[in-house]
Amino acid sequence: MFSKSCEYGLRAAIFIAQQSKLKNKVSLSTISEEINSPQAFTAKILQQLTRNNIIKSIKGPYGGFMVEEEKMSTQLSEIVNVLDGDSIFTGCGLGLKQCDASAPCPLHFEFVEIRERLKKMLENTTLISITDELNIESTILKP
Amino acid sequence: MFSKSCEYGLRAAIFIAQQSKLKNKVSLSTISEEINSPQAFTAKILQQLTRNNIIKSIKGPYGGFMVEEEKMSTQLSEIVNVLDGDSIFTGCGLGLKQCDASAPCPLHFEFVEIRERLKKMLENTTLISITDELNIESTILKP
DNA sequence: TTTAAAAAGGATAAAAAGGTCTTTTAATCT
DNA sequence: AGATTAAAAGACCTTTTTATCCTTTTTAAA
Repeated sequence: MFSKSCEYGLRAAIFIAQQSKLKNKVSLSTISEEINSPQAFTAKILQQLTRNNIIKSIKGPYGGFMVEEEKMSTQLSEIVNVLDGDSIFTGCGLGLKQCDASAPCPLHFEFVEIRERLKKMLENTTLISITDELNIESTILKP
Repeated sequence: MFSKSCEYGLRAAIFIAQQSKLKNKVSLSTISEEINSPQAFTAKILQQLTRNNIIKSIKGPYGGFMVEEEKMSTQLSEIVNVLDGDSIFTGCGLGLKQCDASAPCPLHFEFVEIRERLKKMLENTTLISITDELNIESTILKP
């Protein structure tokens, strides 16, 4: 479904958001431990999220990563878009370049519904909505 | 969503089924032209489908590929399973190895619904059901 | 102002996915 | 039987994804 980068990126963003809510900055090493991801690779992904202004990074002692207040409303679909592009939301299930209602592949109409549902779900889920739930339910971020 | 192999494999299987309904066998070169896929790579995929007894191959002059009558009821989910495995139907959206109702990732419950819907759709769609529609509607198999 | 902590950036490596080419096997037709 | 046609099989190549390592830059604290 998603690339490894995207899976790690989503888990990292959720973890950082969770900690930011508690006013904590978190270091790369903490993040990769908590979400169980390869550290150096995770660093690259966090750089992408930082460049795209989804998370904030602070260098130096007592530095780390955080999600700023106003970025807590970031939709998960934005993170997916940054890391995997939008093909999951718009691409044809059978890989056709031109597939739409006027020239549909055999799966087109049913696929659109599933794609749309996934999209809606990831748009309706934000860092703040997830971290709110994380405290209530017993959800997890590592295997 | 699916790998290239799976996209080509689904398109190929649908095209072969379509032709089998008209009592035609089709050669590799015809298939790769009609579904617009790389020929040698498509050959590998067709081998997998043949080994898994989804399509039948016949060597020699007037040979080619076909879908036997009783295999026309093959579900698309079986083809996906052969070519991509079942992770799309069962895997966690965030890539966690152990993610279920008792220890869910933050997206688990909404993800399950989408996964299930995709699965049901691909189970309910068979080679025969698709080829029936292909004649009626103006669906396409190449870009 | 030196030290140390932490992210950024660049080069490189390993693994997987995507794709090609050549030889072998099987079927058909003179 | 021999020639020809077509898929099977296996070796090989290329690109992308996943991942690591090392150096540089930034910055807080002693």
